[in-house]
Amino acid sequence: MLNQQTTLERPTPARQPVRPTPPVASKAFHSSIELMGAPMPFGRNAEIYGENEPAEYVYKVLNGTVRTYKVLNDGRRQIGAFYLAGDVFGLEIGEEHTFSAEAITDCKILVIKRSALIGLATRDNDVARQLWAMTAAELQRAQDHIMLLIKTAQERVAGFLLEMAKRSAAAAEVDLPMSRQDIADYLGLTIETVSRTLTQLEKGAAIAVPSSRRIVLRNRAALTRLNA
Amino acid sequence: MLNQQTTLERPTPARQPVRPTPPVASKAFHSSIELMGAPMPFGRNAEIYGENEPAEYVYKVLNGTVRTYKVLNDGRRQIGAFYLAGDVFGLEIGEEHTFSAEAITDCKILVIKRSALIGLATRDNDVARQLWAMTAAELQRAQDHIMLLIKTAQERVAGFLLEMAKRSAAAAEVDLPMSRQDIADYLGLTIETVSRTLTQLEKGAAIAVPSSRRIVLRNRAALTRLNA
DNA sequence: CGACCATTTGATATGGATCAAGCGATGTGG
DNA sequence: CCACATCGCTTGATCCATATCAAATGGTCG
Repeated sequence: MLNQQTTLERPTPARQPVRPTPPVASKAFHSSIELMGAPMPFGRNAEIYGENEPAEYVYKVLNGTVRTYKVLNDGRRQIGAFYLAGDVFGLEIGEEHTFSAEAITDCKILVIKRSALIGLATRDNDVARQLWAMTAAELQRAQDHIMLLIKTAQERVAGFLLEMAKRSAAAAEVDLPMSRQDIADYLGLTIETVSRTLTQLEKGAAIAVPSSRRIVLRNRAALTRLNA
Repeated sequence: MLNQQTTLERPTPARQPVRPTPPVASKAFHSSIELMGAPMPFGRNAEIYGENEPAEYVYKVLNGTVRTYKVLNDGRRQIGAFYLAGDVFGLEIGEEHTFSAEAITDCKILVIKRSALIGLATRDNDVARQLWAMTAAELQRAQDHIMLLIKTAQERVAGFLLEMAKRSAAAAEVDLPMSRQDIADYLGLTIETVSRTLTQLEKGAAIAVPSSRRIVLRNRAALTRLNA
């Protein structure tokens, strides 16, 4: 698990756009956890931790993108979330990770000992509240995800693009670090449906797709309307 | 699509007998919150709170069943969770409720001032941790819900029955307090599909349906197998 | 008994999955 | 530096699970 680069390491030009830190938690908190962790590199597709493994660490993305996921016994994979630079993931209250985590691109990730964080929380109410707030933010995301999964393919894809746009620096343009398969497994669709839906949105002039990993939001109102 | 809820009265959790919180940190969290709340009755289909309303209270089901839900702008309803006796719901870290809540059956519900709980948490690490743990449990539930929503109709219904069985007293028999519409809106299916799937499971001898609200689990292994 | 729901069952439609092929970029080995 | 294998993505044809539309059944309460 934490054995660093277990990757089969395809040499990938790791060009990561720098993203702003989302307001998940206070500055004071983030600067305090910076001190408690060690930055660590992960190669593309490297496993960061596995489902059911002891949750000894909490992670913060410094750059790159991470996916968390579960695989059903017949092989279907569900991606729980994508984590971009600034996002914290892998925080558990129980003793085990409930998802697996992998680097989507080459990443630099801050690795923090959970016990240190928890210890700090017992002494500092602010930290305790921040931990709670992070779990609550995760909950909010999961609930939004549920709402996404009951929608039509168009609505799911539109919702996904709007979500990614909100998290990116450049608001009108989204640089997707993940493959169509990742998107499909996040949205509960197939790659074919994701691809067709993007084509459809492009034909309807809601978006432009200059390259497969780059999406320009041309008509946000149309996307928002689809977002139901 | 939506069953026309005759939302009856809107019982306002008006004024509570707020006793000054004891300076002594209580070990048993639940017994401490019992003291902070007032039991309150809600009629069938009564609204307990609405989405986006100020989250002034936290709720604990004493008896009866509650559903939380959101409605999309085109009328589709998604049920977030069912809460049975003993369950706590409506706890938010933000200032507003993210779902609406309604009584499914006549209920007795303990209503606790959130500010009192939060205040207690700043003075008592145990309480703070309990609040965090509750949010984490909610998160776990939401993540399980996501995994349910990517499955086939059979798998969803089987999963739902197993979940309800686990939460009920009598393990092999489930007494469903909610309608087919509620189940459908929880599982992201239609009532027709829920009904047909139950019939199918009955024909396959996995369950028996002596009455529409009562389900006997005849072959838990078969259901678990479906649960993927 | 009759009205009203909730639920089941039946017939048909359809959105997205599946199966299959083509295409463009990227890296590789000759 | 080019020919080619590979990979990620798109597009096309068909299928199928579930939705939709419609009607029958059954249970509850006046």
